[in-house]
Amino acid sequence: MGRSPCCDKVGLKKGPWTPEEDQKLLAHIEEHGHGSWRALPAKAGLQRCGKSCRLRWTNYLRPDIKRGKFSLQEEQTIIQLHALLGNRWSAIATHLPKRTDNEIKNYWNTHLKKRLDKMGIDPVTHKPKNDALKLSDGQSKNAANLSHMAQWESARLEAEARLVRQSKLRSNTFTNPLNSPEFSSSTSSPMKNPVGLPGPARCLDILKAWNVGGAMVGLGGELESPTSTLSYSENAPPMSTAGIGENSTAFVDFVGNSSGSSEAGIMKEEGKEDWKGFENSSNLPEYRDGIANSVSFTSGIHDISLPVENAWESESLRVNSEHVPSGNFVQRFTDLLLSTAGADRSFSGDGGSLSGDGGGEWDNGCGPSGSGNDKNYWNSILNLVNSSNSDSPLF
DNA sequence: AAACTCCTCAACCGCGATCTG
DNA sequence: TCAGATCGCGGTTGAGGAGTT
Repeated sequence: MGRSPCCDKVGLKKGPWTPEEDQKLLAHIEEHGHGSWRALPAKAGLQRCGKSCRLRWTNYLRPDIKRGKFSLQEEQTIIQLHALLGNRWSAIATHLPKRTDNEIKNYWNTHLKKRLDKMGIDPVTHKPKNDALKLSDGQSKNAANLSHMAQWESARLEAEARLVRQSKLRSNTFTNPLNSPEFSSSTSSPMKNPVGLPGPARCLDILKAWNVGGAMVGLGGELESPTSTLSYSENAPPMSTAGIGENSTAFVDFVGNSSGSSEAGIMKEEGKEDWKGFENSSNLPEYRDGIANSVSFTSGIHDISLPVENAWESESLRVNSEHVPSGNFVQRFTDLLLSTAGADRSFSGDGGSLSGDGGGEWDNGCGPSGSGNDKNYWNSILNLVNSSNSDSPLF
């Protein structure tokens, strides 16, 4: 697989773009779409390589880019998603509408990373730097669990991406034509999805699953060996990806919703419509009972229109509900992860005590009291986890 | 006001994945 | 099946602005 020469052709300009170049690129894309990036510069009359044009468009010229300061909520989202996904900026960007991966990456590197660092949190692992000193208490275990969750989610995402690619190959007739490469290129959809990802990256799927009422219970006790059953469809072969098991006991049918969105690639509101329902719902009690160990996703072939909240509330799903953490861990964890900007989660470096001795009080600014502006995100999680220890099978 | 340092972020680079003939 | 072409991603760089001495 040889690499193609890109910018090493002589005569091609590098460096900052001029307004004239921007104008040419914009005008061309607006009129013709970007089509082949490789061919674009010549067509547009630009002395640039296609790669440079693509970068300029995706990171700067796209009309739907939001520029300027990141909001508190955006910061929170970045940190949370980074904890889950690591440096997968494109995946993170799909959950931050109108922000580019490059911008998020820059913001992380120049602001958030330093902030976490100042707080004594390792920005890579999102664990307290002095974690080693706390091996004896519950925090390290909790942190490890969260880390496992992140690893599990990461593996799941990768498997899911593969799955979706396979799905796309075999189910073109089921997918919205907006998702076709032709459409993507001809409309130069500014935030079109990466090929093969028919919806917004679903790295929050697990959060949704938790949020809808107890999927974590299904994960309960399994975090140490997360095995996602990324179920595909009735005829689909089992995924070969590590971590994908065969015991698909329940399907959360995640329809490739962005294909119908007018803003392909932009995260839809984390709405219930993302969840079309469940398949094999008869298995869900078993699932909730902790036997099943994952949430499974399909790729949009199924369209079981049972609203997820109803699904969870259905009689069958209430079976064995005694296993649901009475402390409402799920809700609070999700509140933390998806909390709105009302909470003042200050990251100012001076308040970052990680003692974690708050007695499980949810006083970090995200919870009911909402006043703890001297707490930090990680402490919030740890407090949450601590407070959930007693009643959750998770930890 | 000049020199220096720090910070930001647009842009580049290189690689892996995917597409295509 | 293979190899070249293309794309997208993540890491890194460096110009220029801001802040400090």
